[in-house]
Amino acid sequence: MNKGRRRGSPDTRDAVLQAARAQFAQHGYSGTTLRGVAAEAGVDVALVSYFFGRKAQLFAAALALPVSPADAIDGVLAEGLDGLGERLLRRLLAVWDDPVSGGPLLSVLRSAPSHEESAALLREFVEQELIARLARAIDAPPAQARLRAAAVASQVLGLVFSRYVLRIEPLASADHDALVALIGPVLEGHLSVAR
Amino acid sequence: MNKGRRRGSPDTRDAVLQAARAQFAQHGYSGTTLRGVAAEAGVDVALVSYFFGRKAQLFAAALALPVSPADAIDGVLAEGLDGLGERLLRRLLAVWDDPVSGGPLLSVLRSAPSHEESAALLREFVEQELIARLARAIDAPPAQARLRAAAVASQVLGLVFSRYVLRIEPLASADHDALVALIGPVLEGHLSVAR
DNA sequence: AAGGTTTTTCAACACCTGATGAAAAACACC
DNA sequence: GGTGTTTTTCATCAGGTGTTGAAAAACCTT
Repeated sequence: MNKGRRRGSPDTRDAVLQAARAQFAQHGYSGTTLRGVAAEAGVDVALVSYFFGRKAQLFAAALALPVSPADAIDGVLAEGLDGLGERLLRRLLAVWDDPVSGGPLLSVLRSAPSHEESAALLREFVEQELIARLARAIDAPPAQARLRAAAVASQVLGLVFSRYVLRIEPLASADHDALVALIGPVLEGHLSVAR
Repeated sequence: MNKGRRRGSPDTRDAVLQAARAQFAQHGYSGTTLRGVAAEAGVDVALVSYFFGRKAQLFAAALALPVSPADAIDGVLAEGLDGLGERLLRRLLAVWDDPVSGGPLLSVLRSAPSHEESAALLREFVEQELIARLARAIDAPPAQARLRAAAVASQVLGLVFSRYVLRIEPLASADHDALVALIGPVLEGHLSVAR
């Protein structure tokens, strides 16, 4: 078997995928055009449809992450409650500042406000994977724990939105240590039993 | 003088403007279509162009706020530093939960991620009107003050993004008192001299 | 009622979007 | 070299977009 041309030449297919990642991360779902992706990849428009089918499927392919975010959260949680806020923040910054993982994340965040499917994806992740997990680790009555976990989520969303989407200074060019010193204690306060 | 038909019948013109506000707040700039606005207002497409010209001008008209945000910030700042965080938060929630002022604000926030002009608008407002003003009121070296003010801005952005754009629970349906109790102390911590 | 002015609609334009089908080119295997 | 398979392009479609010009309708003033 294995007849025909080399099975799925990964060169151009991967070029299209990389172009799609860049475009979605920069312009969001609705702002990204198949022709724009094809142009950046240096191929014809029909080729992207040939490889990935409909636009929604291309988006899904561009969103594939190397590591599951839920697992990453579990990993950080497994190390205990001491300094959880700071560790969470450091892990977050590392993931978002790495283009490989940051691109897909930025794509969802950029798409969500004007693309309901992306909004639903992000909303369910934050509510069920992030808030629910954090609330379970917080030593407080359930309602209070969920509120505090939601406070952490909103602070985290605000940081990534300001730094990576809006690129607001001085947040956009601050280094990790400065941000951890600035916001780490806030997360720590929400997550710790005190107050 | 005053010849011709009644000078600018405010009825339909206002209906178009209200429809535009609703559409921009719900779908953002790129997601809003002139035909969608016209449909919601119950008029022909050409009428919205007749009244407001190009789409960008309609957007600008829909963004007109009853009160200048900069003045609102100054008003809160003028009351002193005691409890500034809580007062800021209460004023913010009041403005965003009022459809008249919340609509335009939501329009900008929804449009910014995929519409560069909106992003620039929001970025400059946050950097120059919000962060700069707050930093001036914080008792710390300039660089530190700007960082702390930026932390306030990111927390505030995160809250409105989570509550009004993504509608994340339990933030979306929490009442003002609960949110003030939850996040007020965070802002207070950034703004106060301590730490 | 007549004339002038504004509001409203109809129709069309040039352009861009995602999607598809068929033909052409490039390649692997016999 | 011939054959079958895959990759790539060309051409085209139907639908939606912002925008504009001209005609029709509604209105005010005299």
